[in-house]
Amino acid sequence: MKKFYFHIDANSAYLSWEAVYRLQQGEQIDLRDIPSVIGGNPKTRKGIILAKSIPAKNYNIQTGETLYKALQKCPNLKIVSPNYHIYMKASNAMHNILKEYSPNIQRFSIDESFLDFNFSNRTDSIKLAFKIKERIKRELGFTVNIGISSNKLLAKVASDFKKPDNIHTLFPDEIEEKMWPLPVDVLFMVGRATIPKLHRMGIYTIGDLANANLDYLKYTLKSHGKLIWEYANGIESSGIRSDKSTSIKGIGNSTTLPRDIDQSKDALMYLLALTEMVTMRLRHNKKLCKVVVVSIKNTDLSHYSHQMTLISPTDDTNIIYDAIKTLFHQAWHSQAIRHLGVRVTSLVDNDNYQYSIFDHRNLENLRKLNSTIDDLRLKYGKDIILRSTFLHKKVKPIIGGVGEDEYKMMSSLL
DNA sequence: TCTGGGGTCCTAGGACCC
DNA sequence: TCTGGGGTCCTAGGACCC
Repeated sequence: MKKFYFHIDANSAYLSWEAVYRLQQGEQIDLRDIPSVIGGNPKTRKGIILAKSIPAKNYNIQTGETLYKALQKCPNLKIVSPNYHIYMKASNAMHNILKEYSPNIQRFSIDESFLDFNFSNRTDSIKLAFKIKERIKRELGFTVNIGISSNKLLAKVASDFKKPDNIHTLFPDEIEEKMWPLPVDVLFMVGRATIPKLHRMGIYTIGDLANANLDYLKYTLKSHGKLIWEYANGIESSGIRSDKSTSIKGIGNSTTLPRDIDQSKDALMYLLALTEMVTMRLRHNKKLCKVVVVSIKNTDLSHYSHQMTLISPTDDTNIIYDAIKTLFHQAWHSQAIRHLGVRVTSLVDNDNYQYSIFDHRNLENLRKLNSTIDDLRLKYGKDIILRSTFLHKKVKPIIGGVGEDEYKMMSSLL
Protein backbone atom coordinates (compact mmCIF):
# COMPACT_ATOMS: atom_id res chain seq x y z
CA MET A 1 0.00 0.00 0.00
CA LYS A 2 1.17 3.49 -0.78
CA LYS A 3 0.00 6.91 0.30
CA PHE A 4 -1.95 9.02 -2.20
CA TYR A 5 -2.91 12.66 -1.75
CA PHE A 6 -6.01 14.20 -3.30
CA HIS A 7 -6.48 17.92 -3.82
CA ILE A 8 -10.13 18.80 -4.34
CA ASP A 9 -10.83 22.21 -5.82
CA ALA A 10 -14.35 23.55 -6.50
CA ASN A 11 -14.45 25.01 -10.03
CA SER A 12 -15.07 28.80 -10.02
CA ALA A 13 -16.27 28.30 -6.47
CA TYR A 14 -18.16 31.49 -5.64
CA LEU A 15 -19.67 31.69 -9.07
CA SER A 16 -20.74 28.04 -9.17
CA TRP A 17 -22.23 28.24 -5.72
CA GLU A 18 -24.10 31.41 -6.57
CA ALA A 19 -25.37 29.78 -9.77
CA VAL A 20 -26.61 26.68 -7.93
CA TYR A 21 -28.33 28.81 -5.31
CA ARG A 22 -30.09 30.89 -7.93
CA LEU A 23 -31.26 27.84 -9.84
CA GLN A 24 -32.68 26.48 -6.61
CA GLN A 25 -34.53 29.77 -6.17
CA GLY A 26 -36.15 29.25 -9.55
CA GLU A 27 -33.93 31.42 -11.70
CA GLN A 28 -33.86 30.25 -15.31
CA ILE A 29 -30.40 31.34 -16.32
CA ASP A 30 -27.36 29.43 -15.12
CA LEU A 31 -24.62 31.97 -14.38
CA ARG A 32 -22.06 29.39 -15.43
CA ASP A 33 -23.38 29.45 -18.99
CA ILE A 34 -23.08 33.20 -19.57
CA PRO A 35 -20.24 35.74 -19.14
CA SER A 36 -20.67 36.51 -15.45
CA VAL A 37 -18.63 37.38 -12.38
CA ILE A 38 -18.95 37.68 -8.64
CA GLY A 39 -17.68 41.12 -7.70
CA GLY A 40 -17.94 43.97 -5.23
CA ASN A 41 -19.38 47.42 -5.64
CA PRO A 42 -17.24 50.04 -7.44
CA LYS A 43 -19.23 52.84 -5.80
CA THR A 44 -17.87 51.85 -2.41
CA ARG A 45 -14.48 51.19 -4.03
CA LYS A 46 -14.70 47.45 -3.63
CA GLY A 47 -15.06 46.77 -7.32
CA ILE A 48 -12.88 43.78 -8.01
CA ILE A 49 -13.58 40.37 -9.51
CA LEU A 50 -13.77 37.53 -6.98
CA ALA A 51 -14.78 34.76 -9.37
CA LYS A 52 -15.63 34.37 -13.06
CA SER A 53 -17.56 31.99 -15.27
CA ILE A 54 -15.81 30.13 -18.07
CA PRO A 55 -17.57 32.25 -20.72
CA ALA A 56 -16.24 35.33 -18.87
CA LYS A 57 -12.79 33.77 -18.83
CA ASN A 58 -13.01 33.53 -22.61
CA TYR A 59 -13.14 37.34 -22.68
CA ASN A 60 -9.80 37.26 -20.84
CA ILE A 61 -11.41 38.53 -17.66
CA GLN A 62 -9.25 37.77 -14.65
CA THR A 63 -9.83 37.28 -10.96
CA GLY A 64 -8.62 40.28 -8.99
CA GLU A 65 -8.95 42.84 -11.74
CA THR A 66 -11.36 45.76 -11.55
CA LEU A 67 -14.94 45.53 -12.70
CA TYR A 68 -14.27 48.65 -14.73
CA LYS A 69 -11.59 46.85 -16.71
CA ALA A 70 -13.71 43.71 -17.03
CA LEU A 71 -16.62 45.73 -18.43
CA GLN A 72 -14.34 47.16 -21.06
CA LYS A 73 -13.50 43.64 -22.16
CA CYS A 74 -17.13 42.47 -22.04
CA PRO A 75 -19.79 45.25 -21.87
CA ASN A 76 -22.70 42.88 -21.25
CA LEU A 77 -20.99 41.10 -18.39
CA LYS A 78 -23.39 39.98 -15.67
CA ILE A 79 -22.11 41.16 -12.27
CA VAL A 80 -23.37 39.62 -9.04
CA SER A 81 -22.55 40.78 -5.51
CA PRO A 82 -21.01 38.17 -3.22
CA ASN A 83 -23.18 36.32 -0.74
CA TYR A 84 -20.72 34.81 1.70
CA HIS A 85 -23.25 33.00 3.84
CA ILE A 86 -24.35 30.90 0.91
CA TYR A 87 -20.76 30.14 -0.06
CA MET A 88 -19.97 29.07 3.48
CA LYS A 89 -22.88 26.65 3.39
CA ALA A 90 -21.81 25.21 0.06
CA SER A 91 -18.26 24.87 1.34
CA ASN A 92 -19.44 23.08 4.47
CA ALA A 93 -21.61 20.73 2.42
CA MET A 94 -18.60 19.79 0.28
CA HIS A 95 -16.47 19.32 3.36
CA ASN A 96 -19.06 17.02 4.94
CA ILE A 97 -19.06 14.78 1.89
CA LEU A 98 -15.26 14.65 1.74
CA LYS A 99 -15.03 13.80 5.44
CA GLU A 100 -16.89 10.57 4.75
CA TYR A 101 -14.04 9.30 2.60
CA SER A 102 -11.11 9.99 4.91
CA PRO A 103 -10.71 11.33 8.43
CA ASN A 104 -7.36 12.68 7.24
CA ILE A 105 -8.65 15.88 5.75
CA GLN A 106 -7.16 19.33 5.62
CA ARG A 107 -9.40 22.21 4.74
CA PHE A 108 -7.06 24.49 2.87
CA SER A 109 -9.40 27.34 1.95
CA ILE A 110 -13.09 27.89 1.43
CA ASP A 111 -13.02 25.85 -1.77
CA GLU A 112 -10.02 23.52 -1.46
CA SER A 113 -9.24 20.46 0.63
CA PHE A 114 -6.51 17.85 0.85
CA LEU A 115 -7.18 14.23 1.75
CA ASP A 116 -4.92 11.21 1.95
CA PHE A 117 -5.57 7.53 1.25
CA ASN A 118 -3.72 4.26 1.02
CA PHE A 119 -3.99 2.34 -2.24
CA SER A 120 -2.04 -0.47 -3.78
CA ASN A 121 -2.18 1.04 -7.27
CA ARG A 122 -2.94 4.24 -9.18
CA THR A 123 -6.05 2.93 -10.88
CA ASP A 124 -7.81 2.52 -7.55
CA SER A 125 -7.02 6.11 -6.60
CA ILE A 126 -8.46 7.41 -9.86
CA LYS A 127 -11.60 5.32 -9.40
CA LEU A 128 -12.24 6.80 -5.98
CA ALA A 129 -11.59 10.34 -7.22
CA PHE A 130 -14.13 9.77 -9.93
CA LYS A 131 -16.69 8.56 -7.40
CA ILE A 132 -16.16 11.63 -5.20
CA LYS A 133 -16.30 14.05 -8.10
CA GLU A 134 -19.53 12.56 -9.45
CA ARG A 135 -21.14 12.47 -6.02
CA ILE A 136 -20.47 16.17 -5.38
CA LYS A 137 -21.87 17.00 -8.79
CA ARG A 138 -24.98 14.90 -8.22
CA GLU A 139 -25.74 15.93 -4.65
CA LEU A 140 -24.54 19.53 -4.58
CA GLY A 141 -24.88 20.58 -8.19
CA PHE A 142 -21.37 21.90 -8.85
CA THR A 143 -18.21 20.44 -10.31
CA VAL A 144 -14.76 19.98 -8.84
CA ASN A 145 -11.30 19.19 -10.11
CA ILE A 146 -9.32 16.54 -8.27
CA GLY A 147 -5.54 16.29 -8.43
CA ILE A 148 -3.84 13.08 -7.34
CA SER A 149 -0.22 12.47 -6.43
CA SER A 150 2.20 11.23 -3.80
CA ASN A 151 2.37 14.61 -2.05
CA LYS A 152 0.17 17.65 -1.54
CA LEU A 153 2.15 20.03 -3.74
CA LEU A 154 1.93 17.80 -6.81
CA ALA A 155 -1.73 17.04 -6.14
CA LYS A 156 -2.44 20.75 -6.00
CA VAL A 157 -0.61 21.47 -9.22
CA ALA A 158 -2.50 18.60 -10.87
CA SER A 159 -5.93 19.88 -9.84
CA ASP A 160 -5.13 23.10 -11.67
CA PHE A 161 -4.70 21.37 -15.03
CA LYS A 162 -7.62 21.42 -17.47
CA LYS A 163 -10.91 22.55 -15.85
CA PRO A 164 -13.71 22.03 -15.07
CA ASP A 165 -14.94 18.66 -13.84
CA ASN A 166 -11.67 16.79 -14.33
CA ILE A 167 -9.35 14.40 -12.57
CA HIS A 168 -5.62 14.66 -13.16
CA THR A 169 -2.61 12.83 -11.81
CA LEU A 170 0.88 14.22 -11.42
CA PHE A 171 3.09 11.47 -10.06
CA PRO A 172 6.85 11.98 -9.75
CA ASP A 173 7.51 10.12 -13.00
CA GLU A 174 5.12 12.51 -14.78
CA ILE A 175 6.76 15.73 -13.56
CA GLU A 176 9.06 16.18 -16.51
CA GLU A 177 6.33 15.68 -19.06
CA LYS A 178 3.37 17.39 -17.35
CA MET A 179 4.82 20.07 -15.07
CA TRP A 180 8.19 21.21 -16.38
CA PRO A 181 6.91 22.73 -19.63
CA LEU A 182 4.51 25.03 -17.72
CA PRO A 183 5.34 28.71 -17.12
CA VAL A 184 7.01 29.19 -13.77
CA ASP A 185 4.18 31.57 -12.75
CA VAL A 186 1.76 28.71 -12.13
CA LEU A 187 3.94 27.10 -9.48
CA PHE A 188 2.60 27.41 -5.94
CA MET A 189 4.55 30.13 -4.08
CA VAL A 190 5.86 31.82 -7.20
CA GLY A 191 4.06 35.14 -7.05
CA ARG A 192 4.10 38.66 -8.45
CA ALA A 193 7.38 39.70 -6.88
CA THR A 194 9.32 36.53 -7.69
CA ILE A 195 8.34 36.15 -11.36
CA PRO A 196 10.42 39.09 -12.68
CA LYS A 197 13.40 38.01 -10.56
CA LEU A 198 13.26 34.54 -12.04
CA HIS A 199 12.89 35.94 -15.55
CA ARG A 200 16.02 38.02 -15.03
CA MET A 201 17.84 34.79 -14.26
CA GLY A 202 16.58 33.28 -17.50
CA ILE A 203 14.04 31.08 -15.71
CA TYR A 204 10.74 30.94 -17.56
CA THR A 205 9.38 27.44 -17.07
CA ILE A 206 9.06 25.22 -14.03
CA GLY A 207 11.64 22.98 -15.70
CA ASP A 208 14.08 25.92 -15.89
CA LEU A 209 13.60 26.45 -12.16
CA ALA A 210 13.97 22.76 -11.35
CA ASN A 211 17.30 22.64 -13.17
CA ALA A 212 18.61 26.00 -11.95
CA ASN A 213 21.55 26.29 -9.60
CA LEU A 214 20.24 25.86 -6.07
CA ASP A 215 23.06 27.80 -4.40
CA TYR A 216 22.42 30.79 -6.62
CA LEU A 217 18.67 30.65 -5.89
CA LYS A 218 19.38 30.50 -2.17
CA TYR A 219 21.76 33.42 -2.51
CA THR A 220 19.26 35.65 -4.31
CA LEU A 221 15.94 34.51 -2.82
CA LYS A 222 17.02 33.13 0.57
CA SER A 223 14.87 30.35 1.99
CA HIS A 224 12.15 31.09 -0.53
CA GLY A 225 14.58 30.20 -3.32
CA LYS A 226 15.16 26.78 -1.83
CA LEU A 227 11.44 26.24 -1.33
CA ILE A 228 10.39 26.95 -4.92
CA TRP A 229 13.33 24.95 -6.28
CA GLU A 230 12.12 21.97 -4.26
CA TYR A 231 8.55 22.51 -5.43
CA ALA A 232 9.72 22.67 -9.06
CA ASN A 233 11.33 19.29 -8.48
CA GLY A 234 8.19 17.91 -6.84
CA ILE A 235 9.82 17.74 -3.41
CA GLU A 236 7.34 18.35 -0.59
CA SER A 237 6.47 16.22 2.43
CA SER A 238 4.25 18.16 4.82
CA GLY A 239 1.42 15.62 5.03
CA ILE A 240 -2.15 16.36 6.10
CA ARG A 241 -2.45 18.99 8.81
CA SER A 242 -5.75 18.21 10.43
CA ASP A 243 -7.95 21.10 11.50
CA LYS A 244 -7.55 20.09 15.14
CA SER A 245 -3.77 20.16 15.07
CA THR A 246 -3.55 23.77 13.96
CA SER A 247 -4.48 26.77 15.99
CA ILE A 248 -5.28 30.27 14.88
CA LYS A 249 -2.38 32.76 14.98
CA GLY A 250 -4.09 36.10 14.53
CA ILE A 251 -7.44 37.77 13.92
CA GLY A 252 -7.93 40.88 11.85
CA ASN A 253 -10.54 42.92 10.06
CA SER A 254 -10.02 45.72 7.62
CA THR A 255 -12.07 47.82 5.27
CA THR A 256 -11.69 50.10 2.31
CA LEU A 257 -13.46 53.34 3.13
CA PRO A 258 -16.18 54.52 0.74
CA ARG A 259 -14.36 57.86 0.64
CA ASP A 260 -10.89 59.00 1.63
CA ILE A 261 -10.70 60.27 5.18
CA ASP A 262 -8.49 63.07 6.46
CA GLN A 263 -9.95 63.63 9.93
CA SER A 264 -8.70 61.50 12.78
CA LYS A 265 -12.11 61.42 14.48
CA ASP A 266 -13.59 59.77 11.40
CA ALA A 267 -10.75 57.29 11.25
CA LEU A 268 -11.23 56.45 14.92
CA MET A 269 -14.88 55.65 14.35
CA TYR A 270 -14.00 53.11 11.70
CA LEU A 271 -11.27 51.71 13.91
CA LEU A 272 -13.76 51.24 16.74
CA ALA A 273 -16.19 49.44 14.45
CA LEU A 274 -13.38 47.15 13.28
CA THR A 275 -12.19 46.59 16.84
CA GLU A 276 -15.71 45.52 17.83
CA MET A 277 -15.64 42.72 15.28
CA VAL A 278 -12.06 41.67 15.96
CA THR A 279 -12.59 41.43 19.71
CA MET A 280 -15.87 39.61 19.30
CA ARG A 281 -14.13 37.01 17.15
CA LEU A 282 -11.27 36.88 19.63
CA ARG A 283 -13.64 36.05 22.48
CA HIS A 284 -15.56 33.62 20.32
CA ASN A 285 -12.30 31.73 19.75
CA LYS A 286 -11.55 31.82 23.49
CA LYS A 287 -8.28 33.63 22.97
CA LEU A 288 -6.52 36.62 24.46
CA CYS A 289 -4.12 38.76 22.47
CA LYS A 290 -0.75 40.16 23.44
CA VAL A 291 -0.14 42.32 20.36
CA VAL A 292 -2.37 44.89 18.67
CA VAL A 293 -1.75 46.25 15.15
CA VAL A 294 -3.19 49.18 13.21
CA SER A 295 -2.71 49.31 9.47
CA ILE A 296 -3.29 52.26 7.18
CA LYS A 297 -3.42 52.43 3.40
CA ASN A 298 -2.97 55.75 1.63
CA THR A 299 -4.82 56.93 -1.46
CA ASP A 300 -1.87 55.81 -3.58
CA LEU A 301 -2.21 52.30 -2.08
CA SER A 302 1.07 52.52 -0.20
CA HIS A 303 0.61 51.25 3.31
CA TYR A 304 2.16 51.09 6.73
CA SER A 305 1.41 49.60 10.11
CA HIS A 306 2.15 50.16 13.75
CA GLN A 307 1.95 47.64 16.56
CA MET A 308 2.43 47.34 20.29
CA THR A 309 2.80 44.59 22.83
CA LEU A 310 0.32 44.87 25.69
CA ILE A 311 1.35 44.64 29.34
CA SER A 312 -0.95 41.68 29.78
CA PRO A 313 -3.05 39.62 27.35
CA THR A 314 -6.65 40.67 26.96
CA ASP A 315 -9.85 40.17 24.96
CA ASP A 316 -11.55 43.33 26.12
CA THR A 317 -12.92 45.72 23.50
CA ASN A 318 -12.16 48.88 25.47
CA ILE A 319 -8.61 47.97 26.37
CA ILE A 320 -7.83 46.95 22.82
CA TYR A 321 -9.49 50.02 21.39
CA ASP A 322 -7.42 52.23 23.71
CA ALA A 323 -4.30 50.63 22.27
CA ILE A 324 -5.63 51.11 18.76
CA LYS A 325 -6.22 54.81 19.39
CA THR A 326 -2.71 55.29 20.74
CA LEU A 327 -1.21 53.41 17.81
CA PHE A 328 -3.20 55.36 15.28
CA HIS A 329 -2.15 58.71 16.70
CA GLN A 330 1.48 57.66 16.80
CA ALA A 331 1.47 56.24 13.31
CA TRP A 332 -0.74 58.37 11.11
CA HIS A 333 1.18 60.49 8.58
CA SER A 334 -1.79 62.87 8.31
CA GLN A 335 -2.28 61.90 4.70
CA ALA A 336 -5.66 60.97 3.29
CA ILE A 337 -6.65 57.41 4.25
CA ARG A 338 -8.18 54.88 1.88
CA HIS A 339 -8.22 51.75 4.00
CA LEU A 340 -7.99 50.91 7.71
CA GLY A 341 -7.25 47.66 9.49
CA VAL A 342 -7.20 46.29 13.02
CA ARG A 343 -5.46 43.04 13.85
CA VAL A 344 -4.52 41.13 17.00
CA THR A 345 -1.71 38.58 17.17
CA SER A 346 0.35 36.62 19.69
CA LEU A 347 -2.76 34.84 20.88
CA VAL A 348 -2.95 32.73 24.01
CA ASP A 349 -5.75 30.51 25.30
CA ASN A 350 -7.92 32.33 27.79
CA ASP A 351 -8.84 29.37 30.00
CA ASN A 352 -5.54 28.95 31.80
CA TYR A 353 -4.71 32.61 31.89
CA GLN A 354 -2.72 33.88 34.88
CA TYR A 355 -3.88 37.20 36.24
CA SER A 356 -1.12 39.71 36.69
CA ILE A 357 -0.92 42.62 39.08
CA PHE A 358 -1.08 44.98 36.11
CA ASP A 359 -4.50 43.77 35.11
CA HIS A 360 -7.42 46.06 34.97
CA ARG A 361 -9.21 46.10 38.33
CA ASN A 362 -12.63 45.58 36.83
CA LEU A 363 -11.55 42.75 34.63
CA GLU A 364 -14.31 40.41 35.76
CA ASN A 365 -16.98 43.02 35.21
CA LEU A 366 -15.58 43.81 31.79
CA ARG A 367 -15.67 40.14 30.89
CA LYS A 368 -19.30 39.87 31.87
CA LEU A 369 -20.20 42.98 29.90
CA ASN A 370 -18.35 41.78 26.80
CA SER A 371 -19.93 38.36 26.86
CA THR A 372 -23.42 39.77 27.38
CA ILE A 373 -23.00 42.01 24.33
CA ASP A 374 -21.63 39.10 22.28
CA ASP A 375 -24.59 36.93 23.21
CA LEU A 376 -27.09 39.62 22.26
CA ARG A 377 -25.35 40.17 18.93
CA LEU A 378 -25.24 36.48 18.14
CA LYS A 379 -28.90 36.08 19.03
CA TYR A 380 -30.45 39.20 17.54
CA GLY A 381 -27.89 40.31 14.96
CA LYS A 382 -24.81 42.44 15.27
CA ASP A 383 -26.67 45.74 15.07
CA ILE A 384 -28.80 45.10 18.15
CA ILE A 385 -26.39 47.01 20.35
CA LEU A 386 -24.34 49.97 19.31
CA ARG A 387 -22.17 52.52 20.99
CA SER A 388 -23.66 55.99 21.20
CA THR A 389 -20.72 57.21 19.10
CA PHE A 390 -22.38 55.64 16.09
CA LEU A 391 -25.84 57.11 16.60
CA HIS A 392 -26.97 59.07 13.55
CA LYS A 393 -23.66 58.39 11.80
CA LYS A 394 -23.15 56.75 8.45
CA VAL A 395 -20.46 54.42 9.75
CA LYS A 396 -21.70 50.94 10.59
CA PRO A 397 -21.15 50.19 14.28
CA ILE A 398 -19.41 46.90 13.63
CA ILE A 399 -17.39 46.12 10.54
CA GLY A 400 -15.81 42.93 9.25
CA GLY A 401 -16.49 39.53 7.83
CA VAL A 402 -17.50 36.09 8.97
CA GLY A 403 -18.07 35.79 12.65
CA GLU A 404 -19.62 32.47 13.50
CA ASP A 405 -18.86 30.00 10.78
CA GLU A 406 -15.16 30.50 10.63
CA TYR A 407 -12.58 27.86 10.09
CA LYS A 408 -8.84 27.93 9.69
CA MET A 409 -7.33 29.18 6.51
CA MET A 410 -3.65 28.70 5.97
CA SER A 411 -3.04 29.64 2.44
CA SER A 412 0.66 30.17 1.89
CA LEU A 413 1.54 27.08 3.87
CA LEU A 414 0.79 23.65 2.52
C1' DT B 1 -14.08 57.06 -11.48
C1' DC B 2 -9.47 52.93 -10.79
C1' DT B 3 -6.65 47.59 -6.84
C1' DG B 4 -10.98 43.41 -1.36
C1' DG B 5 -10.36 41.14 2.72
C1' DG B 6 -8.92 37.24 5.22
C1' DG B 7 -4.73 34.90 6.56
C1' DT B 8 0.69 32.86 7.38
C1' DC B 9 5.58 33.07 7.28
C1' DC B 10 10.20 35.25 6.63
C1' DT B 11 13.74 38.77 7.20
C1' DA B 12 16.28 42.49 9.04
C1' DG B 13 17.51 45.71 12.45
C1' DG B 14 17.48 47.37 17.13
C1' DA B 15 17.09 46.73 22.16
C1' DC B 16 18.42 44.24 25.84
C1' DC B 17 20.41 40.51 28.67
C1' DC B 18 24.13 37.44 30.14
C1' DT C 1 39.62 51.34 28.32
C1' DC C 2 37.17 50.57 24.14
C1' DT C 3 34.12 46.99 21.62
C1' DG C 4 32.75 39.90 21.91
C1' DG C 5 29.20 36.80 20.97
C1' DG C 6 24.94 34.38 21.60
C1' DG C 7 20.15 34.53 22.51
C1' DT C 8 15.48 36.47 22.71
C1' DC C 9 12.01 39.81 22.05
C1' DC C 10 10.00 43.53 19.50
C1' DT C 11 8.80 46.04 15.33
C1' DA C 12 8.21 47.08 10.37
C1' DG C 13 7.83 45.57 6.02
C1' DG C 14 7.49 42.27 2.33
C1' DA C 15 6.14 37.97 0.13
C1' DC C 16 2.88 34.53 -0.60
C1' DC C 17 -1.85 32.12 -0.56
C1' DC C 18 -7.17 31.96 -1.52
